[in-house]
Amino acid sequence: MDVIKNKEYGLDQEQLARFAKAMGHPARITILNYLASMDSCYFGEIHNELPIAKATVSQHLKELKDAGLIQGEIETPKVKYCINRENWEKAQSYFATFFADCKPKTSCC
Amino acid sequence: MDVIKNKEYGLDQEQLARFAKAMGHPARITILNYLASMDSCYFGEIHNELPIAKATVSQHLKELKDAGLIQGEIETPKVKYCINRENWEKAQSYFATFFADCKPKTSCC
DNA sequence: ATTATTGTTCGTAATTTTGCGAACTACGAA
DNA sequence: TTCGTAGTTCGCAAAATTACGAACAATAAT
Repeated sequence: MDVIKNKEYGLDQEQLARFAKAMGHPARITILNYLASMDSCYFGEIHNELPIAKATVSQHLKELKDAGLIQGEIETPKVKYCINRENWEKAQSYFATFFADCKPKTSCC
Repeated sequence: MDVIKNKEYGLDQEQLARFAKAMGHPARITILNYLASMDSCYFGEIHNELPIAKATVSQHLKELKDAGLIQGEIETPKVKYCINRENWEKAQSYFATFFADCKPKTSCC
């Protein structure tokens, strides 16, 4: 009988990859660093930190929001962005576990 | 005098983004998990874990190698891949620092 | 010499990402 | 009402990513 190979990836792997992918651009890392450490987090301030057009900044923010790492709220006429604490901690835990699970002493390396 | 805005991203941000980008695909996370925890790490074994063609596996391995997270050595007629321990720890430290630097209590969120 | 095994590389296609300017929305002020 | 401010969305282009099969290279076995 043929071995039926699971053609999917695990949910944890998908989730970790999703977080990693969102962090996979220097502009988005810069945004996250900024939001993680600054008092002010309006779109304009973020835009000022970055060497790219506002349309592009908006896109990057959207990707971070879609990945769950940040959230935004309208504070007319501005838009305030923040770290999504819950998912931030989830991401932190995913990465920590990922790196902790490396047991190179017992492996082939 | 005009304020000259730095049009580049920081080296740390570039490096972290590079690591994150390399981890930004479930196949590559699966590969890293596998290499991090298994005794065997030949190409064929890796390929067996994944639902994709060998050419694609080879490409993913190349990306991980380019990012510095793994290394490969020929063990004719097979190819053995391993975690690059040095850079793995570097990545671990980058991610840990990144997440640790979030101080949401004092920020706008 | 031919064949089989193990991976890599090539060529190609489809999709996604990145980036920009222009147009647009929403709101408050003049 | 018209204008200015703050961002988002649209439309587009260029580049990168993902994926595959076919062809290739390198070695070992027959």
